[in-house]
Amino acid sequence: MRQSTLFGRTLREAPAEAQTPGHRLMLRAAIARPLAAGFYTWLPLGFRVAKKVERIIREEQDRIGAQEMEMPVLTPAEPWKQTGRWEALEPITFRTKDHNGREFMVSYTHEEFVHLHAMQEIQSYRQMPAIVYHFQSKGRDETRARAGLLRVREFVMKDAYSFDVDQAGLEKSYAAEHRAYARTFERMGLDAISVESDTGAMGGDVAHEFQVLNEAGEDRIAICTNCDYKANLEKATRKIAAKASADGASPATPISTPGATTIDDLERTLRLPASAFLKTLLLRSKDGVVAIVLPGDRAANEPKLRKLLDVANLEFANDADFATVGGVAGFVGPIGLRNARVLVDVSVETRPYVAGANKKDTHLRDVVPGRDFSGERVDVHDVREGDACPRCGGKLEIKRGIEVGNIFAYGTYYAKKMNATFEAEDGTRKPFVGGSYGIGIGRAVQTIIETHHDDRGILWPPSVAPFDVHLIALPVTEPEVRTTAEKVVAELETTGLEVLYDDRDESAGVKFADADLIGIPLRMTVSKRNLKEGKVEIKGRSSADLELVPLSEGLARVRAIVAAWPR
RNA sequence: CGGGGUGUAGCGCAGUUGGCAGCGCGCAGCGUUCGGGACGCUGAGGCCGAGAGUUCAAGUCUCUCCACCCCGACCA
Repeated sequence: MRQSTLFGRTLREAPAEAQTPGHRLMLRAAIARPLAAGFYTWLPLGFRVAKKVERIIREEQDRIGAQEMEMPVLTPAEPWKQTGRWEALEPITFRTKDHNGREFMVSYTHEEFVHLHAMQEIQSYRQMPAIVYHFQSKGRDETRARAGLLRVREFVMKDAYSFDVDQAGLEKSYAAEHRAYARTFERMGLDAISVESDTGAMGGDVAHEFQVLNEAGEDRIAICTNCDYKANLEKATRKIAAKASADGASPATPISTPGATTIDDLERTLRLPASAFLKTLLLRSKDGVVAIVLPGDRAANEPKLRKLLDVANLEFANDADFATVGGVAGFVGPIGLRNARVLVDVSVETRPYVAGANKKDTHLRDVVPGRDFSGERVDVHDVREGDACPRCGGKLEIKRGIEVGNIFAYGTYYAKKMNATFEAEDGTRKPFVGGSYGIGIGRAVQTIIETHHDDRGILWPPSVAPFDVHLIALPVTEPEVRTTAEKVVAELETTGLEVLYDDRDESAGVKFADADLIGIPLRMTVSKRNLKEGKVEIKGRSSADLELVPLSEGLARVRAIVAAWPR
């Protein structure tokens, strides 16, 4: 490929909107360009990387016996309505109608449709286990696209779906995908860790996310510094040490706290730490008001709450709700609430606290949970840095991560709703037991950049680099240089190597700077200077060392280097 | 969806009390250079995000809308 004809130019400066290092380099190196918020075009360089990422994924899926197919982007409404997702996904999907008014959705994922196909193609238990997958565009009308390719509104995902006869089968398929994912990410140079994740509102038992720890990530991961416990903060828990009981505590007593409506106010007024207080949140659920009791120094975890309350969105109680339960805004406490389901976080210890009195400008001191009020014990708090690991008691640390893949065992959730069954060994009809397994291609590509760059540009892992060799002719106007360079390019290409040939009439500085920016792993320079000695220069992108080799040995040397690369 | 910010040439930006729309990079032509983003000369490139208003006069003031970015919310 001649660089003079390459569609896509490098940028000396990144557009102002690009914030993360990967986003900036992705734009500067002409990997992709935005078309609208959250919609990107792959330029030729980026497209080559995306195809290599896909190739690795394909090889690893094929290795575990998954079969590639392809389902459409636009999907009919009916199956979505059958599973209830037509409505549930309404806010975050793109929809359209055909000329007859039939409704379609730009697919969000393909569980519904792969089940339709499974019903048609799999009649008997003898045909399972089966895993199918495809690479297909997904549409998600995210309210906030961000950080270039990391969160977009249309993207290609590899989604695989397993079908098994029972839970044991599903576990095997799940484990096979888990192993395939580990190999897949390793091959593309991503140091992905598998973390436990929330299964979401769709039920299911087990889910893992593959996270690459990086500051550009939007997920927060709790990681044990002692054992191998790793969990998304949406799900992470902690070990809570048993505390001494509150024997001998005084009875609860009202104290005057005029205007102190927040934990901050109380800390100042009463000169006590946040942990000395109880905070009580009033939320709405389908069945009425729910009171959440937490220690004053602990934040509620919204995903945990949503799952617990089985609601899509958390809603705070309104004025009417306050009246119904007898709460007073700013002075809510667990004692004396009426008509409210009371949930007490497991972080709340059995010891005296200061809590709201449900009376204006008043709190109660020496409120002892269990003695003065009771409620269902739940885990709805945010785990934080330094908390104890739920498995081993070691220290947890919190890191940001980019979710590059997700595997999810949903069991019979879809099959039951869609009545997707097969004939089992005992002659009865049974629902398919399934899982789904996704990897976002664009996100993976940018994550590779986020984690493989220096201050000059990208350092592609060879397995996904857009080209193997960047050949630079200096100066290209010199006939001997040009002739030699083109001969070398032809020879390299004949041996199957992919070469980007910089045949532009540019200064050495421009060419080297572009080569560093684009980040092809091997750079070969054919120059007037070195040609006088009959030599060519070879340099690895990630190394500072130059190698001068005789022209006649250049080809063999490059082939040897490339042969040693992990693929 | 809440809060904040930005829209002026392909990219980065300046534009004062309202008075000729600019700079750097990039781009084109010619010449000089030629191993780390070279230099000179000449030149092209603008509905100043859109609409309405105020004014003799609007990039600049007012209103409405749109787009994009950041934080949060949301997110198989």
